[in-house]
Amino acid sequence: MARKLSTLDPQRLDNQICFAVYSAAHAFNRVYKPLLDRLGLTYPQYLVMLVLWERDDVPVKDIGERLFLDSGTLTPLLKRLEAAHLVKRTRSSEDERQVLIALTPQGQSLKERARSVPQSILAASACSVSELVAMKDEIVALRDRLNAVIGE
Amino acid sequence: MARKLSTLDPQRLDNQICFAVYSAAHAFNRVYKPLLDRLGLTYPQYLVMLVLWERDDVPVKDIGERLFLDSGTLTPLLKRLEAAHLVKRTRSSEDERQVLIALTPQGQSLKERARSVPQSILAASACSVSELVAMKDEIVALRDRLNAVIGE
DNA sequence: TCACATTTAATTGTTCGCAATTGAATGTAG
DNA sequence: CTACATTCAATTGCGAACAATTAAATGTGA
Repeated sequence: MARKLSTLDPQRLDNQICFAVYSAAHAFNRVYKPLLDRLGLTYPQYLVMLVLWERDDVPVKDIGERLFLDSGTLTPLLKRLEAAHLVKRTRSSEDERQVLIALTPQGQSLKERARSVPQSILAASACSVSELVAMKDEIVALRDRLNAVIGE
Repeated sequence: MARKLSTLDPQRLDNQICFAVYSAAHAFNRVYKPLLDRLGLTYPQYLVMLVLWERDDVPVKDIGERLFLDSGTLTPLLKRLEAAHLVKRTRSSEDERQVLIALTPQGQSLKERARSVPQSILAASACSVSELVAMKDEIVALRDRLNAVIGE
């Protein structure tokens, strides 16, 4: 019996989409790093700021649902953003279990300084916007199918 | 002047391919977790094993180039695989700077037990093989363009 | 009202991931 | 052969990421 051709071997690293996604995520991170360094943000912190620039004064849980992250990741991250004077953390008075995250004026104004980031990423992608949008939609659809499986 | 529609706003989270990739990587990780738990591996450890199952007795640097990881990540990870009796680390006698990573018999035989993993991932992806291969190729091409930019 | 479950953040401990540095081995130019 | 640079792995320090647990607040059923 002939051995499986390596280009079809499902156990081969280069045939696995998960490694493609994993390594692409790291490549994005490395492209973002010098851009975000100037803003004093890490990439996950930048994601949190993107969420807050869309809507402010939201509980930690909402940010977590948006980014698929839990309090174990977000609590220390938000404390660092607070230490950097970009957000304020306050217990909700209606529901004392919740901690509401609000932008400070510095946090608000950082949005302007971050405006050029997406274009830089687009340039580094060396790819048309329409192609990127199509890929993004496919990847999001795949992610959502995977997340559906996790919830059984 | 009209404000940009949010579906076109490049600063909007859901319009960013990097977040799609980032969140898909985490979704994959969560799907892999129960499968790899049974093998006693984390996902990055599984990637290292995939590399070693293809070719054995290679220096740390080769594994790093394959997975885009450096010694700061790999050294402790490989020590954990050694502690789990899956690999052996030995200084090369030809070049004493290199540490060669070889599979133990347990490390070799784990490949059989891991054979079903890719099918489980395929099932969770809820997607045809040809679609996945096409997506993988696109993502790899994007990753390689990003990595090309990093190297200036 | 009282007991119990649920929700929400925080905490603890382990593992990645990377920048920066170190130290030893090797390569190279003069 | 002697300086000097380069390569390679290890180390240190910091910031994610997540499982598991904790504690407080809230919701619910009897």
